[in-house]
Amino acid sequence: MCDATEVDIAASLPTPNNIKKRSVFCTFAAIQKSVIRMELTKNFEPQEIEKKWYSHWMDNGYFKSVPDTREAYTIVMPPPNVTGVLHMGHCLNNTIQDILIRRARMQGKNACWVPGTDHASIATEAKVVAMLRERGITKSSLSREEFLAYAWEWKEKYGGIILEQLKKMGCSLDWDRTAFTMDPDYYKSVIEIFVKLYNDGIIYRGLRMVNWDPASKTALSDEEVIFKDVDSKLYYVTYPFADGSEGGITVATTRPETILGDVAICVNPTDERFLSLIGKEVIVPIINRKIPIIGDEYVTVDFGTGALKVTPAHDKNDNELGKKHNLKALSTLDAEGKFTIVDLMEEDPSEQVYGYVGMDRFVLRKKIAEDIAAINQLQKTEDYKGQVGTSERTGAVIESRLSLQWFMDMKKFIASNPDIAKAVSEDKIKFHPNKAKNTYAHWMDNIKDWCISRQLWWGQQIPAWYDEDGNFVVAENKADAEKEYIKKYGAVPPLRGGQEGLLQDEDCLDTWFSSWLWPMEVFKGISKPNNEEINYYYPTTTLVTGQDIIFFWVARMVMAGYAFKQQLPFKDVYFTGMVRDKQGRKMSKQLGNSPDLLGLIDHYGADAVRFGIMIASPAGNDILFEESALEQGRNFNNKMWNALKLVKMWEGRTTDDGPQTTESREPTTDSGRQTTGGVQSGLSSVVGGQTFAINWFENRLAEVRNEVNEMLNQFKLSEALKVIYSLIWDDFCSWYLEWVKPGFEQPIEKAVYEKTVGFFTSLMELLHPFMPFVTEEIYHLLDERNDDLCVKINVDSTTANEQILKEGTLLKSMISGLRDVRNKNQMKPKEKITVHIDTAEVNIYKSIESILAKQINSESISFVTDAIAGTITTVIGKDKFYIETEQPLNVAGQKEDLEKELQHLNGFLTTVEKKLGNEKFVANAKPEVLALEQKKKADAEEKMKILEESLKGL
RNA sequence: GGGAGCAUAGCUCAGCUGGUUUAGAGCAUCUGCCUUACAAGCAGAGGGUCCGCGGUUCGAACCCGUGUGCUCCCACCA
Repeated sequence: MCDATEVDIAASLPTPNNIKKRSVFCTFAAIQKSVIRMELTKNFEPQEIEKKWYSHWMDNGYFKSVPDTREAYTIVMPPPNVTGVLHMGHCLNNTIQDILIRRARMQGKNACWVPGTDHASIATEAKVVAMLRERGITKSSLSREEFLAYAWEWKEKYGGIILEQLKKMGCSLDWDRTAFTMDPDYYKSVIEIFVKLYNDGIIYRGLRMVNWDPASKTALSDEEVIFKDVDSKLYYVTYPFADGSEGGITVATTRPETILGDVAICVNPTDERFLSLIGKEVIVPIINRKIPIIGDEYVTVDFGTGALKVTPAHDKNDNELGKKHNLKALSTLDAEGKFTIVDLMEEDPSEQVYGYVGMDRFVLRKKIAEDIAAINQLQKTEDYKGQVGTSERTGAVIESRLSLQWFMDMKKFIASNPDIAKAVSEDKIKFHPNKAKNTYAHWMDNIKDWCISRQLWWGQQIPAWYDEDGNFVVAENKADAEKEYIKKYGAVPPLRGGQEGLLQDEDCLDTWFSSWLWPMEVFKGISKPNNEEINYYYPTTTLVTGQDIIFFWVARMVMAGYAFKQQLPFKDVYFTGMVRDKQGRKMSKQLGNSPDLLGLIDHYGADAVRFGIMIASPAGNDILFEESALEQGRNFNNKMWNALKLVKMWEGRTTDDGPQTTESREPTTDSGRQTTGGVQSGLSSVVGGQTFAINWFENRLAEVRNEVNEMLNQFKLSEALKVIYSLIWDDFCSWYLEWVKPGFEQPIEKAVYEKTVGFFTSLMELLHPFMPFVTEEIYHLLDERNDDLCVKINVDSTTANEQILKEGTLLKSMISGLRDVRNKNQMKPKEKITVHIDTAEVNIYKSIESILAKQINSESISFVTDAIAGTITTVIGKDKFYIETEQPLNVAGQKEDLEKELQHLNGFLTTVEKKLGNEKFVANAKPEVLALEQKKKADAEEKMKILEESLKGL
């Protein structure tokens, strides 16, 4: 590559390798420099450049972190599902993390960002099952080992996809640390924690009503159930009295399919309508079971008919009622939500009941309603809007089902470590935005037991071992279990017909029971406690995640952190909002409104996508995704690219000459007409103008640098990006570059050129965490470098000089004001004008007049003390401007403008005077406020005087 | 049903402890420009009952009350 004889242009474009070698091969570098200058493309072309820099960063190990003496800045990536594909949510989330981690790296901290994936038991198992089904294999035909072999095969094949996609976005993750929640050590840690909590009496096994997902045939935690509004029907079903007396009792139910499991009718004992019926018996339709009418205050008098059917096997509240009143629970639905007759066998069910066996619950609902109608026991149906729980993963309607599961006693667990409850409320862990604290506190206060067992194979298998009779012990492995068994039951476990005595629980643990250890175990904090890494990186610095997993994950990591490491897991939590489409709808597969992220990166470039997603996404707010934001990002790339082209054009044209004459820089100016009398001669020093421009921009840069730092410290990322965007586009490109730009094909002073390159470099530094690729590229094209922007340490910021900033603002407002006058008077851009200024502060103008002249295309500026007849008159600030033009004068229009301004000031003055005339204000307001109001008054009066004078002169 | 939050330009949002020139930005819109880095651009402009009402205050977009409209969280009135 470094063979200088082969300067084939395409091949000579800088690559990481040749850039590094430039300083060694000077001649080659010189040749290449000229090639670069010639070859900058019209627009920024991200694709190749992104690939080039990502591999360069990787080759140099910039993302790699090992403990050292520096301060650590640690982020653990919320592990996406191992089978997941990158979507807009990941894009937002990981862009934010990358911004934080890149900034930390450039602040000289030891930045460590850990990637990884989550085994996601339900989601992954569902995918593997679907894949097997396509191959004609059913899960039930496989042994656990066979199934897991298929699952691992799937994981190895598709597991890394999402991580590869993150590289395209420029994410600076330490890939050597890539973790997985089922890595051997991780797996072991999860088991160890389970055993510990069991021994502490926090984990227990029990028969409880659980949320059952009939699609994946597993129990779920409360957090995994999502309630959705549905249109359903209320069926009014009459249960005749068992004693044969006339009539019966009518209940309203949304679930007639559970009628065959009814064991009682319940009414409110305060309800006079039913008071006399309590204790009587009624007959369950179709199955003809006699059930009692009971009384309980749980029943709402004015809902439905005021009578409730009690089905303890299929409803949480009914189950409570059942326990209270000693009722049997008769299950009529199996694990798949199909009708089962097992519990009804004693009742010698009819053929009709047998006919329901195997029928799906929703089919059965209609069928039973029809059958009840056929015997005239269905009074009516009415439409009803209700809510129904669905599985977060499969979307299936959840059944409440009585089931033997493993639970964690959360109240007891939290009580065991008082720090857990205080961490967030006392701001030891800060939430951004702060309002998430409320949600968190509310959940913690109302916490319920956590169902941690899942009827799945893909996950950490529950370390409980059972003998033939269902006696069990909990231990980390089988050998320990056998010992434990002997200890507990005083004998070796009896063999099962020649087979081994103890069998392990078939179920596995909730995925979140492993993810809650993530910030610790990615550094082996559980499996190898107190190792160098965990001691250095933990607690991690910032967690970036979605609000939707605040309970699933954030809260549980806090608990785990304090419980197992006696330390908080992270110091700040940045909650991202949800990415929605332009109409504010959630992105979903069904709606098809989820853009193809990789396609967008291909089309706009990763930097543009990062810009687009960050430009309007305050912490915690949902963001409305619009492709136009990406366009804005792409345009921003091009803007910087074009500024680079301009600066590169100057590179070969620098001069060490002293102050240049006006003529040499403004060749078209007629030097003889430079001044037209007045107080000061104009256009004396272009150098003065450039000095001003440099001085101003230096201070402006310092100002913004401080602002950005402040914003980033407060996690106001999108605001920081906006400020940088405006600094580059407006202040640097639109103002500064125009101010120092030499005339066409004119040389530029070396000092000015070098300053400009320095500014551009600083700007790239400031922007780099947000848009890493384009900034790295420009950084290297601007100058020969021995380092890379990616790992460049920021310079300390300085304080900006207020005075020079004010002068810059004044200059800008004069330029804009005079350009407006030009526009309003229909002057052609090429038409040169002569300007006379009546000002009290000629000195200030000295340093800026050459810039002013160039920017408003004035061939001459002079200073006067009297009005000049036959000119366009305008007032900007406190100065009067008289503009000579060949255009016909629009006196009426000028008058109107001045009068409008005067009127505005008049209104303003009135409010100020009103304030100052108010005795109470003068007495109560702070002195500085009072002084300010007085200054406002004086300023307004002065300005009005100037306007009035100008009006008279017209 | 309980709780939290939000309402500022056509859109997306800033606006910190009430006073900083009778409200700011970006996008979009309009007008004029193929000016020599950039038409994916340049220059300029217009655009607001700070959701309604009431109160506190010398002074309110900001504090309090109330109404309206959205959003989110929690809770299985079957």
